Amino acid sequence: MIEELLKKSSLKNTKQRHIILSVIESAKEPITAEEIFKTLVMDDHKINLSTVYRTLHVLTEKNVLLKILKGDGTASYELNELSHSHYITCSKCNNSILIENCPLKDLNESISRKTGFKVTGHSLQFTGICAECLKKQKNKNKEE
Amino acid sequence: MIEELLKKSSLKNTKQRHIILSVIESAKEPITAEEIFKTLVMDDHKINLSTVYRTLHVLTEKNVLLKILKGDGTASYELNELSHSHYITCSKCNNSILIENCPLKDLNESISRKTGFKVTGHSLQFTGICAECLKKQKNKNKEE
DNA sequence: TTCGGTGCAAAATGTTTGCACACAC
DNA sequence: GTGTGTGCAAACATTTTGCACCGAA
Repeated sequence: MIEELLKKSSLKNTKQRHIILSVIESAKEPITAEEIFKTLVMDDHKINLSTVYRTLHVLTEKNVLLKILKGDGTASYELNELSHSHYITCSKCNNSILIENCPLKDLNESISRKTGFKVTGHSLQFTGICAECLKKQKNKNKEE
Repeated sequence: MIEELLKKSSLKNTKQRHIILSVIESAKEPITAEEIFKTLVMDDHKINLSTVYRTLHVLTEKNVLLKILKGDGTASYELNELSHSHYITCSKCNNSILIENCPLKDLNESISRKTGFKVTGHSLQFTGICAECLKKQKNKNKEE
């Protein structure tokens, strides 16, 4: 399975790439380079952080992975599958929760037509204020 | 106008904030901290880069600005107005072009209902392969 | 055997922070 | 006058790069 992904992308099937991909695959959410690296260390795999970054970079370029940008500008990665979800992040406390179902399915063709790009994925985050911070804000207003 | 924005957000109306906001306002596209800073230098305004970052940060927190993340993880900012657009970035060459009209209007209420968040904005980028890189890719395949 | 991949260390990039001073309210 | 905002320099986090060696094809 992972071998096929690599072959399809004309990348060499190295032990490091295999392990990194399997970590991403078994993560339930988009995962950062640092998180992948920590997982590797925990599992006693001695793979350099640069290798993690380089692997993420080529695999994103080959569209095997999708790069997901969090609100703070750091990148997470997930397998580029058809069905996926998005997150909403609180601009006060940075807490973020999952939004199920992607609202953008069936949009690729029209974007393709407009831009000339072959659309291979997208990254979407919502920003808002979470229920808890809204409550705090209201209480604060009352005090004044 | 700018004074009102600041007052509304209970921020002090300083010369620096005024100038920074006017730069963002007159930019036709989302603009990065560095680009704002360069514009300031060109116009002989001696405002520190830290001040630019701090201003962008508070104004985003107050939802006066929207933070837009480019494919490389750097942030651009634009006024949080009702109508806005998004970008598609090429995963090969990082070239990015504008997609007019936001496909997510009218989605806020349903997300609010599901998550309890007050939705204040979103960040969306598409990824793909641009026309030029697609062409290169095809030529390369022919050679082989 | 060859060329792409990796480890290591060092640099580059983008952004944040502590502190003293300045200025809006 | 008070407290928020700013400039400066230094720190920080994340990501990238040059180089020598390694290993998959």
